[in-house]
Amino acid sequence: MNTRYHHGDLRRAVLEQAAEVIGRDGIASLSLRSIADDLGVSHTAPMHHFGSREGVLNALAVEGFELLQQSLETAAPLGFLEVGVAYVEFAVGHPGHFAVMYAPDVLDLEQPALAEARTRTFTALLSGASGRSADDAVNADNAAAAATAAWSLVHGLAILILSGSLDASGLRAAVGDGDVGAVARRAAAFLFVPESSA
Amino acid sequence: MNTRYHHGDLRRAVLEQAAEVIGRDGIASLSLRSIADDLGVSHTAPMHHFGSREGVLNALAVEGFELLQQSLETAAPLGFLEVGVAYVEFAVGHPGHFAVMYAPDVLDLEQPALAEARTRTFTALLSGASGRSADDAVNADNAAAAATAAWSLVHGLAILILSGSLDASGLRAAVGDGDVGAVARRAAAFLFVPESSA
DNA sequence: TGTACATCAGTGAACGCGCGTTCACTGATGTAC
DNA sequence: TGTACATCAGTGAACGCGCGTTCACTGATGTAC
Repeated sequence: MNTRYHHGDLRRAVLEQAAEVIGRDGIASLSLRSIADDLGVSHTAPMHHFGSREGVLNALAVEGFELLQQSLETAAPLGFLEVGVAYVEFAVGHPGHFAVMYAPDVLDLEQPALAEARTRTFTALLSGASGRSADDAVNADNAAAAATAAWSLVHGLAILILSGSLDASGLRAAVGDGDVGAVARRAAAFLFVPESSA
Repeated sequence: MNTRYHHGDLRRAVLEQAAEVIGRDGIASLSLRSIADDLGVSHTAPMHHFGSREGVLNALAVEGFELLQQSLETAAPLGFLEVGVAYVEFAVGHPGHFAVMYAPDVLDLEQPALAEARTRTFTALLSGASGRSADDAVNADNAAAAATAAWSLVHGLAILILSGSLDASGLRAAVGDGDVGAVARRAAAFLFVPESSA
């Protein structure tokens, strides 16, 4: 299982380094050769594990969806709002994974492992939101619109933070000096859901 | 003004082609050489106008911010909700511009023209949202949180549509068969702002 | 415990490619007189 | 109207670079007997 070969666990090391590079410099800056260099390994070693550059990106996306899913499921018992907060915290805490997960240009969505991980995660995310609205006996159509609003809000907030736009606009400072979770909680409070209020 | 040299207006043509390529294949796929090829011009001609690849991306971002600002200002008299709808429609209608505008990795934000265009657009966007809340005599802190929620919602919705995630999740179909504006209107209706209701 | 063999991780040379950028240039347009 | 000159758009050869990928390989680990 954790039998060590020459490096130890090169597969893991490549994924971690790739996530770091992408989080810092963006997907375009990812190069298998520079990652191999960083890890002190020959420049073809990463290919041995992933087959291609796209293979690394796919694997990173799969890992990202699984991590997000776990995070959402852990937050689910705490309620609707905390699932949203967990979403934003995941994105800000794993910027490299998050970038790849929503970059269809660089992924092979035909790949079953990726398609399934993505579907499972979306299902986990939306079961919270639509479950909530179903409790309210609103119709399915309305529940979908509510879920869309909630997902959009947390996704957008994550990206506005990650892209520096919220800081640049002055809003981040204006909304109070809390951490990411606090900002997410305050913003999500403006979602209209019957039994919660402003 | 519209004096024609050899090509006509190569600067414009390059920007349009770049927006199209980026909208289709992503920023990483943008190459000055392939754009020059597409336009039937020597591969160094684009550099003559923009100085570098980054110059093209900066120019595209500036243009994007200006277009978005105009769009938001046109919608402003129609009210808060329609500004949000205009934001989403801009993003979906100009995916190439939108991608570049929120990709700090590839821009030179020190460039005054870009920094100013960005600031002006953010100001135009937020004046609607915070003006609204100010009417309600809520404190500034709360107004900022409301603006953050509104911006996040429309930004997130735009990206979930553009990345194909809304379709993949099934929500796009579940929310009704409307166009982008209709989806945006339905989602934004879940924002809690005192005098509107669900 | 020891030997033979299979499996798998990682190596390193070589490939061809597309890229951004440089540079000196050509040729068309605009302007001064 | 005509000439001389400046300005500017676009050309094309050449550069060096980093890249993903291929390939035959070496060497370490695990397994069968």
